[in-house]
Amino acid sequence: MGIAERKEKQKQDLRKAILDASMKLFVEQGYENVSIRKIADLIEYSPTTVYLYFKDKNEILFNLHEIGFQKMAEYTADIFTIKNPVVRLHKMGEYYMKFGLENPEFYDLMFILQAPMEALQTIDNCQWKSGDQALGKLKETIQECMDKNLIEKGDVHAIAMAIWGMVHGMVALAIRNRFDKLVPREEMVPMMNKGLTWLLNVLDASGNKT
Amino acid sequence: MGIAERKEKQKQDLRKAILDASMKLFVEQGYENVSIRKIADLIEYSPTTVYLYFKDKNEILFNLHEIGFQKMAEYTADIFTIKNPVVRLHKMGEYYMKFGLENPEFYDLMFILQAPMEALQTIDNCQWKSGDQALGKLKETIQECMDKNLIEKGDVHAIAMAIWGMVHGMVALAIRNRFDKLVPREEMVPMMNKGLTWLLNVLDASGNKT
DNA sequence: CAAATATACTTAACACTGTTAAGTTGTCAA
DNA sequence: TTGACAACTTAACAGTGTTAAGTATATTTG
Repeated sequence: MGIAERKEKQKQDLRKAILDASMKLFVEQGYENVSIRKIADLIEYSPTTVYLYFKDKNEILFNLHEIGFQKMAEYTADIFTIKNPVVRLHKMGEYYMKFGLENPEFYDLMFILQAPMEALQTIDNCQWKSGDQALGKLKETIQECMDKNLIEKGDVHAIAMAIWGMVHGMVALAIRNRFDKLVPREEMVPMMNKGLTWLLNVLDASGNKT
Repeated sequence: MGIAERKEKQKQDLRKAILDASMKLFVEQGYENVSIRKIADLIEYSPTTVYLYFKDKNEILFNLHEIGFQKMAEYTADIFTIKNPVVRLHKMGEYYMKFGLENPEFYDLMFILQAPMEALQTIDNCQWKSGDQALGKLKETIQECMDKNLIEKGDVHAIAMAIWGMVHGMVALAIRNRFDKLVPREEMVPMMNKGLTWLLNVLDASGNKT
C-alpha cells in the first residue's frame, strides 16, 4: 500500500516537525518559554493539532529528554577506549559536567525537571531506559576499578549513586545559580574539575595503598 | 506614636499571614500549586493586596526559602558539638540528606528552583547569605579535618563544592525521581548514606595513611 | 456514481496563571 | 468640613495546558 505508506510518512514528518520546533524554542528560549501555542505557531498549525501527535506537553518534553541523552552520548563517545578505568572514570565525570554546563536546557530536562519523569510514569512500561543505561556504564567502570584494586571496594550501586550524585550535584548547583556568588563564571569549570580530581586522587591513593 | 505603631504591627501581621498561607499551600500541595490567587483566598483578601506586601511571587518564594534555611538549621543544630571533624562532616552530610528527603518542598526552594535566586538578583545587595553561611560551616569543618591531617589536603573551596555537590546531587536526584526505578523507596536513605559513608571512609583512610 | 464513514485539522471555550491600571472605600490631619 | 493619603478591590491583559465540538477533505462502501 504505497498510499498508506506515504500517509504514514507524512504523519511521522509532522511529528518530527513538532519535536524540531519544540527543540528550537527550548534551546533558544529556555524551558519555561516552550508552550504548545508557540510550537503550533512555528509549525503553522493550530495548537490542538499538537495533541493529535502527543498526549500532552510532558510527552513532548520526554521525547526531547531522550534526544538529550543522545547528545550526551556524543560527548562521551570517545571515552570508552580509555584502558585505565580510573582515568576513564575521571574523564566520564569531566565530560558529564562539560555537557551539563554547555547544554543547561537539555541537562535540566534530563536530570532536574519533573515533567519527563511524569510522562514516563503514565505512558511507558515504566523503565527509565536512558538513565539506566548511563548509570550502567558508570557502574561497569567502577566495578572494573574495584576488580583491578584501583579503588577501595564497596557496594557498587551505592558508590555509583554517590559519584553520579557528586557530578550531578555540582552541575545542578551551577546551572541553578547556587554557585554564582561563590565562584566567578570563568572559574566555575576549573573549580568543579578540581573537586572531581581531588576525589579521584583520594580514591586512587587509597587503592595504591592496598 | 502608639497609633502609627499599631498600624505598623498590623501591616507586619498581614505580611506574615501571607507568608503563612503561602507556606501552608506550599507544604501541603507542593510548589506548583502555590498561586497568588490561592494565597489571597486563604487570607481572605483580593489577589492584588498581596502585591502591596511583596513585589512579586519570587519575593514570596525567597522569603519561604529563608524559612527553609532556619528549618534546616534546626536539623543540624546539635551537630556542632561533635569534636572529631570527620565524624562531624559525616553527620552534616547525613542530616543534610535527611532534611532534604523529609522536606522536599523546602529543599526544592532552597537548592533547586530558580525563583528565589531571581528574587535575589533584583532586590537585595545581591549576596546569597543563607547559602554562604551554610557553605561556610562546611568549609570550616573541612579545613579542620585538613589541619588535623585527617583527610587529604587540597583546595578547601573546590573540595567543599565537591562534597556539597555529592550530598545535594543525591538528594536532588532522589526528590526529582531519578532514583525511583533504581532503588526502592525504603532503601533510598540507607543507600544514600552508604554512598556518603564510603566516601568518608576513603577520605579517613587516606588521612591515616599520611 | 452517491452516500456513509473515517481522517486531519480548526474554532471556541474552560479554568487556570502572574501582574497591572484604575477605581473605591475609610481614616486621619489641616 | 475638606482634602489627602492609605488600604484594598474590580476589571482587565496576556498568557498557560487542555478538551469538546465542529468542519472540511478524502476514502471506502452500498
